[in-house]
Amino acid sequence: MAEQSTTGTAGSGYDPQKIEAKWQKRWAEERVFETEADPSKPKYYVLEMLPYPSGTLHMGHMRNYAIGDVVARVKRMQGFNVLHPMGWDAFGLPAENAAIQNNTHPRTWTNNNIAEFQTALRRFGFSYDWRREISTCEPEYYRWNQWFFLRMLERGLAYRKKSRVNWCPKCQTVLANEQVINGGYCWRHEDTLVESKEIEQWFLKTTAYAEQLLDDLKQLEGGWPERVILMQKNWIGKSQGAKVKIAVADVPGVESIEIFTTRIDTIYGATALILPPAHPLVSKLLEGSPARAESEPKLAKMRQASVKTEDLATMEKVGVFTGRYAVNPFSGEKMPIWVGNFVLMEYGTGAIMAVPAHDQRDFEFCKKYGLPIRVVIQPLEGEPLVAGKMTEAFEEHMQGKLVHSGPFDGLSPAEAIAKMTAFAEEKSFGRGETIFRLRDWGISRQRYWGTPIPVVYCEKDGMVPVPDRDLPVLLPPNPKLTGEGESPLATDPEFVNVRCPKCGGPARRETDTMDTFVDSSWYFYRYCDPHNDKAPFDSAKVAYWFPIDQYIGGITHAILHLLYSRFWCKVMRDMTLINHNEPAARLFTQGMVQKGGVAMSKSRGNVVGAIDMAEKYGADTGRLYTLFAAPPEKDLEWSEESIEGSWRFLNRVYRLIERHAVSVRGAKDWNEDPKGLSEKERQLVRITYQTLARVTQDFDKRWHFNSAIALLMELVNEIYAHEPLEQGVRSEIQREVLSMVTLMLAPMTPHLAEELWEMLGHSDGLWNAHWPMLVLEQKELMREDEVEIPVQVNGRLRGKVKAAAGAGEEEVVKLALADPAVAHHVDGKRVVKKVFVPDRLLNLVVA
RNA sequence: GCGGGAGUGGCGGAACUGGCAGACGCGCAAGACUUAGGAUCUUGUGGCCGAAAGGCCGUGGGGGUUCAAAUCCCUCCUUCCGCACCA
Repeated sequence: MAEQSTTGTAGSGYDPQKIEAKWQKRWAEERVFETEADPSKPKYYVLEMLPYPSGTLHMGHMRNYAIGDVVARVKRMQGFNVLHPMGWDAFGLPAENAAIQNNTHPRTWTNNNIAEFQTALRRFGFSYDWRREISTCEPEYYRWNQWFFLRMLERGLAYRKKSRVNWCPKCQTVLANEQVINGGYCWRHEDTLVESKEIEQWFLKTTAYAEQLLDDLKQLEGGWPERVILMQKNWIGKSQGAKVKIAVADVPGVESIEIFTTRIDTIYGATALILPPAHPLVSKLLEGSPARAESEPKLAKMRQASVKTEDLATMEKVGVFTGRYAVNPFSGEKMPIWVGNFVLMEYGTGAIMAVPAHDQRDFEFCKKYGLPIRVVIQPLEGEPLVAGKMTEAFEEHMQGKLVHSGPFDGLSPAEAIAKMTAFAEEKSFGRGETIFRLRDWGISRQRYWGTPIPVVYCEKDGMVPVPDRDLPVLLPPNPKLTGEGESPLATDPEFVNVRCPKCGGPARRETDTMDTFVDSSWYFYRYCDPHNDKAPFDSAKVAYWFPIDQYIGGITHAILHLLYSRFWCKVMRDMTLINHNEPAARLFTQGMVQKGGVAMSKSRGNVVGAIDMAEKYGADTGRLYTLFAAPPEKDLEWSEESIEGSWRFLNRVYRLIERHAVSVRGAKDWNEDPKGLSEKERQLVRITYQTLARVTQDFDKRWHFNSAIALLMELVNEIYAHEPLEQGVRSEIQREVLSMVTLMLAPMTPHLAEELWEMLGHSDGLWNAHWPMLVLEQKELMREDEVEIPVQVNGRLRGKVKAAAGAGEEEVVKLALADPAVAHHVDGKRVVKKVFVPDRLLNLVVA
C-alpha cells in the first residue's frame, strides 16, 4: 500500500510526493497565502497557538494545525481576507538544559529545532503567510518585551519585592504559582517538590486587573469553551467579605490580629481565632505564654508536616493552643487563640475566626479540641439546631435567621452581613472587602535563555530603567551555563557592569530574565506588523485584524497563557495602543493525539513524526486522517491501521477523476439548467448539492470535520455506483459533479485538490476558486421529489412507504395501510391516533 | 469534597431542533480479478431465536415524561479533566 505511493504502481497514478511538492512550489510562486490589511475586505484572523520548538514535530502538533488550516482555507474560499501566521515560542528552559547537556548554545539548539519544525510545517502545506513568521528569541522581538516592561514600570504595573517564591531545585529557578502543579510539584519535573525561598523578584500587577479579568469573561461566553471560562473564574477566585481586627488581650507587642471572613453574620458564633503555623505573630504570642512549653514542640512538628496541597485537603486537622486570648469585637467575649494546620497563610489575611456551628472545617477542629460550639443561625424550617446534638455544621449559605447575636437577632444572613459590616466600619475595627485568589505575576527567572529585564541598579540612584533608546538590552552571546546557582547573566562582567543612565556612575544590570509567558502574551499582535522597528506594532493594522476571530490550542493553556494574554490586552488598551477588551473572540481547544492511551510526547517515546508520516502516505492523507478519525475537540488515539482508510479514499477519488479527465477536459461550465436532465444526471446532481449543503454546515457552524469527510466519502461512493458516467451523463455535468467534490476536499487535502482541479481542465488554480454557494437553481435541484417515509405502529418500525415529497397525511396513511407488514399489525385493531410528520414519519397508534 | 466533560457494535465514531440507532471508516468473513496480492472491485457484518419470512432485545444501570427518547427529567454507577481546607 503505502510503499506503492512511492513506486506509483498502486493501480492509480496518485503520487502524493510529486503532487505535494508541485503545488507547494506553485503556491509560493503565486504568493497565494500572503496577505495585507485591507479595510475594503472582510477579515478573518485564525491562529493556532505558537509552538515551542523542541524535539520532533509530531502528529499531535499537526492535528492542531490541520484544524486551523481547514478554517483558514474555507474562509479564504469564502472571500475573507485571512490572516493565518506561524511563529516560534523560542525562549525557554529546555533550550538551556539541552545546551548544558550537549555543550552547545541555546540559540543553536533552538534554531535547529525551528528549522526542523519549519520544514515539517511546510511539508504539510499549511497556508501560512511565512513572511510574518516571528521568533521570540530574536532581539527584534524581545526588545518589545522590554519596551512593554518599561511602560508597565511607568504605570506602576511592574514592581520589585522580596518575596517567598516557589523554587524548583532541579530547574534552579523560580516558578510562577501557575507553574506549580499537582499541589506542590514543578510543572516540568512532576516528581520534584517545589521548595520555598525568599528573593527579590519582579512582578507584574495582574491583580490590578482582577475585577476586569473576571467581568470580561462574560464577553467571552459563547465564544470560549465554558470550562475554560470556569477555570479562569476559579483561578481569579473572587470572594466578598470583610476584614475584621480582633483585639488581643495582654500580649506585649501584639495589639490585634486581622481576620478575613465571608460570613461576618456568624461572628457571634466565633469560639476561637486560628492562625496558620507560619503566621509571623505566632512566636510573639507564644513568648511568655503559659502554654509555651507544651505547645512549642507540637508546633515544630506541625511546621515539618507535608506541604503538599493534595495531602492538605484530606489531612487531619491538628492544632495547638497558644495560651492567649482575643476579644470578639461584637460580643466582647474572650476567645482562645489557636494555631491550626488547615488555615492558609496565603489567603485573605492569613488568619480566621472559627465558627464551628456554621463552618464544617471549624466544626471538625473545635469538636476535636473540645472548643465550644454556638449556634447563631437557625434554619427557617424544621427543628431548631442544638449545639450539642449537631453532627455537622449548618452551612446553608444565606438561609435562616440570626440568634444569640445581640442587636442583630432576627435578621437574615444577607441583612446581617450588610449591617454588621457597616457597624464594624463605623467603629473602625473592620471593613467590607473583596479579595481575590489571583496573585501578581512573578516574572523573574534566574536563567539565561529569556528576555533580559531592562533595568540597572546604581549605587547612587538605585533602580534605574534602561532608556528606550538603549533597547534592546541584548543577551550576552557567550554565557557560562551550568544550570546551577544564580542567573548565568550574573557571571558575565561585560554584561553586568554598566554606567548608570542617570548619573553615568558605575551600576549593575539586572541579571534575571523574564518568564517566557511574557513572550506569548502578546505575540499575536506582532503578526499584524512583524517587522516594525519603531513600535511593537502599528495600531491601525492591529485595529483591522483584531480581535482574533478563531484561536486554536490545547486545553493545557486554559489558565496560564490565556489569562496573561488577557491581562496584556487590557494593559495595552489602557495605554491606548489598541481599542478592544479581549484578544480572542472565539477559542477552540482541540483534543490531544494519543498513542497507547497517553498524549504523544518525546519523553514518552510514543511520537509519530510528521515527516515520517508525510513520507509514508503524503501530507494530504495525514491531514485527512487527523480530521477524520475523531471530532476535533476530542482526544484521538493514533491508529496505524485506520489511516489506511484515508489513504484508500484519496486514491479512490484520484482514480475516479483520472478516469474522467479525458471526457470532461473540453467541457464547458454547466449552466445549472435543471431542464432536460436525465434521471441519472438528476440523481448525481441532487446528491452532490445535498452534500454541499451539509458539508458547508459542518465546516461553518459545527466544526464536524469528521462527518464532513464521511459525507464526501458517501458522495464518492455514490458517484462510483453510477459508473460508467460516460453513459448517460453529459460531460459538463460530470465535470460539475467532480469539480464540486474537488472543491469540498480542498480545505482538507489542498494539494490533491489542486491536482484534480487541473486534471478537470480548470485553467485557473484552485486557490482562486470560491467555495460554492448554493444558488436557487441548485437548491431546486437538491430537492427530492420522492421520499421514503418510515411507518411505525405503536412506536415500532413496521414498514416504509415511498411517497411524493410533501404528500399529505391522508395519502401516506393510505399507502401505509397497503403495506402488508403494517397492515398485519393494524388488522383487527382500532387506530386511536395518527402522528404524522410530513416527509419524515408516520406513527399509527392502535388499541 | 466542589466544578466540568464523557459513557453508542470487535475498534474510531455518525445521528442538525425528541422522529428509521449504528452513517462513514477500520477490522473481520466470503467471493471476483490475478502468477501472486498486504492492490482493486463486489457482498455481508449490533446481539439473540429462526432454514427463511420474520420476531424479540439493544445507545453505562434503574425509574419517569411522550404516540415516539442515544437525545428531555430523576436517580445511581463508571471514567477523564480542572480546582482542592479559599474561611
